[in-house]
Amino acid sequence: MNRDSSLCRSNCPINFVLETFGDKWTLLIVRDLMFKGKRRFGEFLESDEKIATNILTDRLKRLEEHEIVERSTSSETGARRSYQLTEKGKDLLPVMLEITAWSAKHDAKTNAPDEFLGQFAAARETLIASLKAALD
Amino acid sequence: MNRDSSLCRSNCPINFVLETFGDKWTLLIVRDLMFKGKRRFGEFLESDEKIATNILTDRLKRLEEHEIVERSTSSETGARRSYQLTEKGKDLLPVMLEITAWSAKHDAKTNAPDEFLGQFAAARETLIASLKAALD
DNA sequence: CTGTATCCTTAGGGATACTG
DNA sequence: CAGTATCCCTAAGGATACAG
Repeated sequence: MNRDSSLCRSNCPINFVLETFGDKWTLLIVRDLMFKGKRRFGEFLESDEKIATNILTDRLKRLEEHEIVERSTSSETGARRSYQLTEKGKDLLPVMLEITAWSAKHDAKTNAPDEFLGQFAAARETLIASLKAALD
Repeated sequence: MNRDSSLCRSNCPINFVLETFGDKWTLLIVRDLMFKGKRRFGEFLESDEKIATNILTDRLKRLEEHEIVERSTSSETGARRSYQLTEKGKDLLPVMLEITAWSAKHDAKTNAPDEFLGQFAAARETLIASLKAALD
């Protein structure tokens, strides 16, 4: 295991994501876009966590600035605006899946993984085991 | 791709991790424990991000309550306290690696992945590609 | 419906002094 | 060295009213 500072120096990748996602709301919007097929302002408001309108506006704007989310300009769905993940945003899928897997393993209240996650989990298990062993 | 609410309901796994890691500091402590071999209070203070002592105390306490970090009671290193990851904490490794991989890909300032990450990246590439395709 | 704007409250967090 | 304890300030966030 690499324990010198080559992985995380002043430009630390962990710190980098915290600058964008280090709050209680941003990742929930990514979740809604990625797993719940939500696209419009009102749909995000309906989520269980009950985000406020001003916070939602702010986070959508930040996500757009970071090029993780983009707003559709030409909308065929009745001149309503809609949001979607960019490629950079879709690249968060592995992160989201690993977070989900970790919660599924360690939180009793979290739902058991569905077939999709289960299929993913089986495939990654062997890979992770050897890496984790290096931490000891 | 599963887009109904079976993956994330009121007990959403994404929301679950946000309750613990949804701030600017907590994940940096995990990083220091996991990748930098840091163990003691003073070592965490030395990191580039310059966490304040009261914040560090608070976050270490929270991480201990969540059983992600444990304090060594019997210390052979001169009666000094030290912190280490529990198994639950070590299980965060895949999450940390995916975060690092995402930053490495999308942040110009982030250092290129080292051999360890590179070896990991190669193995996971095929797996991720098919999953990501399902998002389209 | 999709936001903006405003007000107000609370939590997060920096600085610093101090203690075992 | 390893924290505690305060003070104070700012940012985050909830509620609500309102506008295009």
